[in-house]
Amino acid sequence: MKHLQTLLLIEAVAIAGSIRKAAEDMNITSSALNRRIQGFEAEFGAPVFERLPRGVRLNPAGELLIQHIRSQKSDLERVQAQVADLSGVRRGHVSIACSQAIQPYFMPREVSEYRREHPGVTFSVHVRDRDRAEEDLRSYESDLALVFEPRHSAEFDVLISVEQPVVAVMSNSHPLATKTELRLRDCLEFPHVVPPPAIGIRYLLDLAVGRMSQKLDPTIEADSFEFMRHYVLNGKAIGFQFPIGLDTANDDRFAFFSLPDRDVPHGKLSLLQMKGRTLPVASARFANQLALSIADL
Amino acid sequence: MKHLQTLLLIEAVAIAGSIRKAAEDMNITSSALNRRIQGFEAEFGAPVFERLPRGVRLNPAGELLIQHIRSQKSDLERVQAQVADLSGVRRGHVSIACSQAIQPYFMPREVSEYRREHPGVTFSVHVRDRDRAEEDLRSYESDLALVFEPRHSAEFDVLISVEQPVVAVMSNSHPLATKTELRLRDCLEFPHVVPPPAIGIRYLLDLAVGRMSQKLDPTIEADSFEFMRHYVLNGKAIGFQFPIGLDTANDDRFAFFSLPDRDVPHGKLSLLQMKGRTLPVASARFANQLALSIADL
DNA sequence: TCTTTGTGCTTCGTAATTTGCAGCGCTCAC
DNA sequence: GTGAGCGCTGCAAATTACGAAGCACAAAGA
Repeated sequence: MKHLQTLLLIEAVAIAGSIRKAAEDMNITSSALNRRIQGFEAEFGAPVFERLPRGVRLNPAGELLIQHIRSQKSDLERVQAQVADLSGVRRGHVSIACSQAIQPYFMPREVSEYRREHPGVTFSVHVRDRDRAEEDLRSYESDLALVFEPRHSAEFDVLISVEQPVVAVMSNSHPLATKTELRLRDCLEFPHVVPPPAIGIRYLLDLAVGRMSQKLDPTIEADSFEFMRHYVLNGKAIGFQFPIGLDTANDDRFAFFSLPDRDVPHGKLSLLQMKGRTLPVASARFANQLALSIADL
Repeated sequence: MKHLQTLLLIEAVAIAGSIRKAAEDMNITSSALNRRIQGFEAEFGAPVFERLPRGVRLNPAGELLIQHIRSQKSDLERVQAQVADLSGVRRGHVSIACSQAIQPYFMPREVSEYRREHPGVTFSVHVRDRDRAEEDLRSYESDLALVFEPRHSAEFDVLISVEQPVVAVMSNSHPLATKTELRLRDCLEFPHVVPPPAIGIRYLLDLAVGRMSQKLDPTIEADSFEFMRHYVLNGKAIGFQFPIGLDTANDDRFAFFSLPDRDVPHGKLSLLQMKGRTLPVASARFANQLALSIADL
């Protein structure tokens, strides 16, 4: 789209941090780019970049502008997709950021169910911790985010939100595996493997131990639930995960215990989008499907 | 803003209904305009206008596009205003559409209260019936709409909404003026002056008489409440208005009777904005002030 | 029925704009 | 103190957009 050219160039400069670098990226000369930016700043009425000795950086006005640029870019894409849609073709692309727990079972199932109805639609699925997921929404890199315990939910539209308990995961040969009910303090007696603080489940665990005499003493801090699951099979360690990331019904190598809400607060699984944004058709439809599935959890 | 030029031209064509007329409006030749449109359609990937024997008209794709154009335009203005704001100047413009009842007392008071704090802010206040007010929001002609009984409130963000009873207005020398309570059927015994169907209060009256044996038999249909107020002073006629449009406490030439909800359903006074739109700073602040005042009604 | 008017679209020479090249002055790292 | 990297600017070349005129067509009017 030609009329967006200048705006795209500005975004490129913002990313590259230097006019010359951005010029190279965009295959024009730095002089041309430089003058376009100066021209734009003139008619915009205010400088957009701070000039530093080693390059440029967005000033506060530029931060506002870049947000506008990204929203316009994505809205134009939405319009084009919608136009393509009404001329008959069911194409489109869905871009979603989600927690690790969503990856093994839930998301693959949802994507294939959706693609059964709409084979022309393509997907980008990004694993992101909750902060990165929100960042993705802000920069329009993802249309949707499905995460536990979103930090700034007021900044986004929450399409749906459900609670899930934290589940303790251990080998079925574990000494505790025969119990009928499990408390958090029982788990802390054994070596435990927990994710780093950026991950929602760790946040909940930290909240929980904060009001206990015992302390979290992680044998292993691992940011892969996959790793955790396999690790607990080989010893007495205990891991933690949400039900949506487990196959509690069918995987009998493990013992699973939902921890009561009074021990560890339940996690809020929320489907978010950028506040007030009109999503592309494909993403909006997929969001609807997700909302229905999540409500059934 | 140069990069919007093509989009503005498209909007002008959509309004003028003909390329040549729009060209004249925008002070360029029709050939230039024609080529720009063709160029845009080519890179957009689909035609935007239907070619008719006597001109052009937006096709469905064009309708989507024009919406995008208007939102883009207004969002850019918002960004520019916000930038001006953070460089120290408190300028801005608020554009609001509202029902007639809002004009005499409420809106003037609110505007002057706001301008006491922000003298740099200018206002456009448009009197609109509820349909035209919604149309104004859609076309980004107004930032806000304050109307009774909005028709399609699902299409908009409702910032606040309160109920107001319908008030019967008559001269203080009217035979009914001495009563302590008034029912709708009492009013219908006398000549009544009501607004045309496009106005919210008429809609409520029509609803009310629909479930009665008596019928609405308007002596006078007038779209000016101002007219109505003065008319009822000179005879036995009865008019209807919302409290917000009256000075019930101080104007003793009249007798006022709130009609009970079971007779005439209360009207919902709602403050609306375009769904998901980020308002310019000035409008957003004014909306906040309005919401507070309305909540106190 | 024939003319008139108004439409979108095209061609072509020209005017306006944008680009690339080269070079300036500057700051920071080594 | 020197070189690399930065933003910025003059100037000529290249690209792009423009205006004037004219074509084909369709609807309205005489």
